Amino acid sequence: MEKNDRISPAVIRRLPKYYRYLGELNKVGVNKTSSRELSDMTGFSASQIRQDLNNFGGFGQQGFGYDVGNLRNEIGKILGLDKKYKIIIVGAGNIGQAIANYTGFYEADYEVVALFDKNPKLIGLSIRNALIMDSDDLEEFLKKEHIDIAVICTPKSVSQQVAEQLVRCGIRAIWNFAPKDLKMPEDVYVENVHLNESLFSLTYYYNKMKKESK
Amino acid sequence: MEKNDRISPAVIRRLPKYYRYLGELNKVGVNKTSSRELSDMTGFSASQIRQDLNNFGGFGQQGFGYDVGNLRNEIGKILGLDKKYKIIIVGAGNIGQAIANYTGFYEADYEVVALFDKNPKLIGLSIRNALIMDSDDLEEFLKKEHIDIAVICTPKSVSQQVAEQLVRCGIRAIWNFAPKDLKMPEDVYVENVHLNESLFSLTYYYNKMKKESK
DNA sequence: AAATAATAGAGAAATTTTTCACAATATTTA
DNA sequence: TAAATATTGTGAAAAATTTCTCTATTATTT
Repeated sequence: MEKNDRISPAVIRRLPKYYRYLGELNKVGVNKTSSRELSDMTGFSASQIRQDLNNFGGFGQQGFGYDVGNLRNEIGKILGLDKKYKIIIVGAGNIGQAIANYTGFYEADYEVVALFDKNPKLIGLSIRNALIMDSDDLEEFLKKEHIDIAVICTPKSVSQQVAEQLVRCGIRAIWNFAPKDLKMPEDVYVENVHLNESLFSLTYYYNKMKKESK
Repeated sequence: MEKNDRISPAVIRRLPKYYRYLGELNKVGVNKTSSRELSDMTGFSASQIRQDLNNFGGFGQQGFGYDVGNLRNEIGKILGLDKKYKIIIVGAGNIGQAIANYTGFYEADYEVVALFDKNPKLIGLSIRNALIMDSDDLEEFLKKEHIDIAVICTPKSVSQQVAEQLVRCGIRAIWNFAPKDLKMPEDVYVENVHLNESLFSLTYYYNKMKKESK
């Protein structure tokens, strides 16, 4: 599908945004759009949007624009949103539970299959059809079930060790919420959500703005 | 403090990571480091680290390296972590509660002062000393209390309207967890945590890896 | 004390990313 | 039907970011 094997991460980060806005257009019955219109919605430049899309081939028509449904589909295929994914969450504390309850993934076919925790008070409870299981049963579980994505919501002190266990059991995609960088083999992809780093950046810009407005 | 007024966002995003690793070195009693060592820890190139730090002035000593405690302090000052910040959370659902309970901010002085929600079952409860209050009392609350940062954890359907209300009441920094881009005046800084976009990117790289390993 | 090794700082080069500019093509209007 | 308008795709230019290279400086070793 790709024209080019190596697509810049910056491009990949923008695709989900295009996908979301195309979904919104779709919902309100708009079935034609343009890089100009997408630019107004997303804040990215029209030229950048065209360049981004052209990494994957020409989805538009010169002189006309883009078909909303088609373009959304194509971006979905590029991202892999046309497939199903099974997820487990390791660490059923606040963040783990919040992820399990999160409904913002509805646009695609992700299923949280189970959560794992050491806390006996949590084991046995269910969140939206997903059972919270004993962490000790994690390896056995992974031997039986094919899981695509593991979410790490444990304390940072055990995150590395949990990640290694997951990788030993065949996991190749990790969504890491622990505020620590995981040292992983090359064939494991880790997507970090480092909330403290996000808050620290926010803090920088908040202070910068305050200084400038004085 | 800054040599240069306009620092690239990419640099700012790396600073929290330097700060975290310097904290770790500090904790284990290491008080001297080098761009080389920081490179090994963070994965950024030594040269990039030196360039980054030089945006703000020379914190190291040629031939010697960097003083861990001093450098950490300086980065902390750049980010503004030497000050106190009061936070409110709007939307006390799963994510709002998770943020209120999150202890990963311990490195700095953030205080969650209150949460706001419409749900009568939640109003009156407390999370770590922060009371969940009625959303209807938000404006009055903000008139009385000085709040630095507002966290939006509402459904996306009301996120824009909530943001506008916050801005009317003087809020200038928003940490947005709703999967929607907020249209805000220039003097309001919005830091987005778009979990679905993060998961979609992860999905792309997961599929890419699978293809390549075949 | 001199030589060696390690390291930051900084300008320059290389690379990457974004924007520009325009030809090609489709639609709409006169 | 012809002219005007809108829009993509794309190569080139511009801008931004990262890496390279070297000098100056410090600490360590001989």
